[in-house]
Amino acid sequence: MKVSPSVENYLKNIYELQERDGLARTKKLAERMQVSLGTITNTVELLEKNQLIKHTRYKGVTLTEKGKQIALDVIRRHRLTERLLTDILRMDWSKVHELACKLEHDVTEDVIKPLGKILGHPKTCPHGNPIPTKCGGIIEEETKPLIDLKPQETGIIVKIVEEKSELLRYLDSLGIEPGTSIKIEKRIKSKKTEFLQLKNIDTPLSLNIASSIWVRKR
Amino acid sequence: MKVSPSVENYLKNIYELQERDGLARTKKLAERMQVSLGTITNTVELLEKNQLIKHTRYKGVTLTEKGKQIALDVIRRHRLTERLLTDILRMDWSKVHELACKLEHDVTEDVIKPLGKILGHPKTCPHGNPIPTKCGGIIEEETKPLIDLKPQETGIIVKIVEEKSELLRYLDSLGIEPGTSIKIEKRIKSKKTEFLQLKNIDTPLSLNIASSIWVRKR
DNA sequence: ATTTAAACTACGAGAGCTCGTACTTTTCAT
DNA sequence: ATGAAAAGTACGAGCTCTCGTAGTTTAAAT
Repeated sequence: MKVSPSVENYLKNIYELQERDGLARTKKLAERMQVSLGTITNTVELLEKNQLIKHTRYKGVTLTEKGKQIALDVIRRHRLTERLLTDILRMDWSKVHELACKLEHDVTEDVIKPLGKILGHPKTCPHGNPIPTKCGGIIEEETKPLIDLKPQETGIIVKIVEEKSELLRYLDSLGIEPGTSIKIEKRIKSKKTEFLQLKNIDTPLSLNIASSIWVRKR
Repeated sequence: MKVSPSVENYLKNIYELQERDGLARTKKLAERMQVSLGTITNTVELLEKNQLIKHTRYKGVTLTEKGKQIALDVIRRHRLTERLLTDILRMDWSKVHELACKLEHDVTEDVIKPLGKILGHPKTCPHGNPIPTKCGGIIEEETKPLIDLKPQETGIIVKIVEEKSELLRYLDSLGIEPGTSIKIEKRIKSKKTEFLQLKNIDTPLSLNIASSIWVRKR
């Protein structure tokens, strides 16, 4: 079976949802990929027929080992492409994700190999997420979500797991990026949502936004 | 109308044939693009409907101004991408054409802009062919085909217009690339084909191969 | 336990790109 | 000038990826 760009996208997104939730529900997939639920059902059937995923009706899907390896390969190409865009072309880290989504399918091993070398084999993408190895390994640094930090605790931002350009540009404007040291001042509870007031940063972060930020304790 | 990667490819190939022959015949297009003649007919109808080409039945097609501008834009992206691969990623100039064919569709203005800057706004691709400007201009250096050089005349190679990897690797192995100074020793006429014997290069070049090489007189 | 909303699936259909076969026009050698 | 070969066209069909609607299953609230 030929692994089309479309199939690569499905596997990548399933991997990411599975990372977060343990399995990928079709609804979440549809939202994430901006296609209708019917499309998901169709493709899920195709992917299962090709042994790339396992589907439990009305529950969700998980990757098979074969599917996982392809997903990791796509993610590897994606994240190295992001590094190309930021480190070599000096593009803004908040803008490269979308471009890499398009390029990843054609930035194949031929390109990835010299690219990795020129870049000095970086361990993470510009947003701090680990770059899988050529053999499909992936090393996650031990981190915890920013929202788990208690008031007055300090952490260093390791990664931002939600790479939507809008969010990243917002964080950028606050001076928040991987490597930034961050200290919780207090939690603010408003009517509906909760916020984190950070030291040295005026605008409080909503818990929703903060949940995309992962830190290591210092 | 949405300009799909497929449409971009058609326009690019029509441009290149038109450069060479004045117009693009459907047969040549089919060979070049490795699709059946029927496919060409179908797409030609579509492109004409969208005013990107003019088609004269049983004769061939030519680009409209609109079609030409798109073609030049694709070629610009293609050739700058080739430069990225050779100049930054240090890839072999004989191998980058095929990769750039795939990447050109997603290497859009966002990427081309910083890329051009980093590269110092190169005037040609690694094979010596001119890179169109952002505004769709293209400056062809005054050149003539190597086969027009008379015995004992010397020329400097400006460009190789046929970018098939096999041919380029062969030329590379002979030490022939843009910038190389070259002198015709004599013409050899064998049974069917004719050859050029070059100074300092053992293997004689067939006229077929030589016709892809353009030089300026010294 | 029953109801109801949310999540999910089945299925028919359309867009885009491709092919192959049968038929038409042009070109070129005689 | 004519007949065969080459080039080109018409058209029906298949594949992939997408959608929307109608119907099914699950989960959550009562």
